[in-house]
Amino acid sequence: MITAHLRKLRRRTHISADEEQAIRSAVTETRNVPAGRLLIRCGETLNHSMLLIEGWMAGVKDLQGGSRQGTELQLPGDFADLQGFTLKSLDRDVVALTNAKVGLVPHDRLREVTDRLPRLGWIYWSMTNIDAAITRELVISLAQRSAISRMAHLFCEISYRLEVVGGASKNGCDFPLTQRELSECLGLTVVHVNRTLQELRRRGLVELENRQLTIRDRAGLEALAEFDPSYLYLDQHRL
Amino acid sequence: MITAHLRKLRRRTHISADEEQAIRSAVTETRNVPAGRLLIRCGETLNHSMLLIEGWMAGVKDLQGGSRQGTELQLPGDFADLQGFTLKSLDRDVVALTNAKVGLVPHDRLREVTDRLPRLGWIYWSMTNIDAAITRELVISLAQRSAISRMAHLFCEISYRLEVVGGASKNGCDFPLTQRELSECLGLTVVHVNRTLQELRRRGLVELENRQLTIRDRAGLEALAEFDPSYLYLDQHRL
DNA sequence: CGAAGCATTGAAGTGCGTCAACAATCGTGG
DNA sequence: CCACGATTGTTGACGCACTTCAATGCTTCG
Repeated sequence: MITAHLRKLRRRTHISADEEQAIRSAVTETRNVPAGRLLIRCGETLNHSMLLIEGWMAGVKDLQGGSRQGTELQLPGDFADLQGFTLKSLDRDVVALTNAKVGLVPHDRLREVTDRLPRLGWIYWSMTNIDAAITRELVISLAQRSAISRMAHLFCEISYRLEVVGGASKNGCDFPLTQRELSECLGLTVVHVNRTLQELRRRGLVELENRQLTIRDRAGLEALAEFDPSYLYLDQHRL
Repeated sequence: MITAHLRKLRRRTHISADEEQAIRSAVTETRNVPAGRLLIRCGETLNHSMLLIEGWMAGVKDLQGGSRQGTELQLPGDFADLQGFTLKSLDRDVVALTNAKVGLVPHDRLREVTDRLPRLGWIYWSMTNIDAAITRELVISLAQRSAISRMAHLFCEISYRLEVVGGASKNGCDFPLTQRELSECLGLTVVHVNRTLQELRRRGLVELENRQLTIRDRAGLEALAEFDPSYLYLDQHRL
């Protein structure tokens, strides 16, 4: 049920059987949510966190003027709102991008777990710091990379992150976002996303059809994106 | 010495005398650093964190091609690299923007403190989450706001953050950045920063000279920026 | 006093946005 | 199972916010 989450953690550090059991016990309930559902509203008081088990979700901010910007993408195994564990509310909405299955983790339950096993608190603190590193990399993309390089970077990041949880093969992965959603992640217009996607295909780097991403030339894609995965802290076995 | 830091914490929650003493004791050494100094190199192994006492610093990423992007600004009272406490390295450099005074906090010392007073660990976890919220707001600025609105937003944010630590008056604050550094924070060219600054002045919103920011029309500035300070979690007394 | 960095201005170029139309696909109810 | 509206994807023409390049004056500080 939460195997993706455990894979994500174990990619960074050792998790004992005791710790695994504690994590499992913190999930009190799982829930299926349909694509498009608004799961958490910006500012609302939270007393549980949501662990994404299946599907994709995103943190988004809606602006006056109708535009929407994605600030982070959640893939299976990610917590959507670990920030809410300490701050008790989010500064963004969380929406389901696809049909999804989430595990509910009441804060008081999580608190018991991290009190009893402080190392787990430490690990989750680390995870929120990795989330922050991902957001910083998005800052770089938005400020410094061209549309095509930005999109290439997103594809690289997602394939790395999905690979960790077993959701990507060597040459691609599921990619259920519409071009509109992609544009919201990248800070571009739909029109320009469409053209940029065509250019990536024309260059023989990726193909994207039927909600399936195929990476035809990974080296070329990573070069275009200037992708350096170290910000994902994937090979960190010393937490 | 660390009064700015304590003001920052106390703006969000209660800090007992015992906790204050523990924080003070964690700072083993203070150090003066000159403007421009590279303090932490991306990826290097860290065994202490740096608390900014006086001056401004920034987290920056240098890109191939020579451009540099600021990912966060540290003001007095901020930790520059609390992320390093859990992850043991940063995904960005940290540089001093002005002459600065920093307090060194060895990680094992900080670890002792948070072990003995877990509530402090909780509070610092919250602080890293607030840092992440600030970075997310930067994402919004870069992706969705025009140059002038983006700059207005930065001025609003800084005046709020400085006000918390006693570094801002009602109509302005110190602002020691050059236009080049400002351009690196905003993801703009120096030329455009210059013109945008003139436009802000022409509209009677702010003035910036002699490293001094004067806010002539705060309501107008905040309206232009669509500034909403809730992402700073300033009125959170329930941590 | 000279050099190096910083601020300012103008002219010209471009990457991406905006607007508008249409085609393809999906989902739903009849 | 088909009909039909809604969503998604695609294309073209045009505009503009910001960049780029280049030059010049202004500080600052050894």
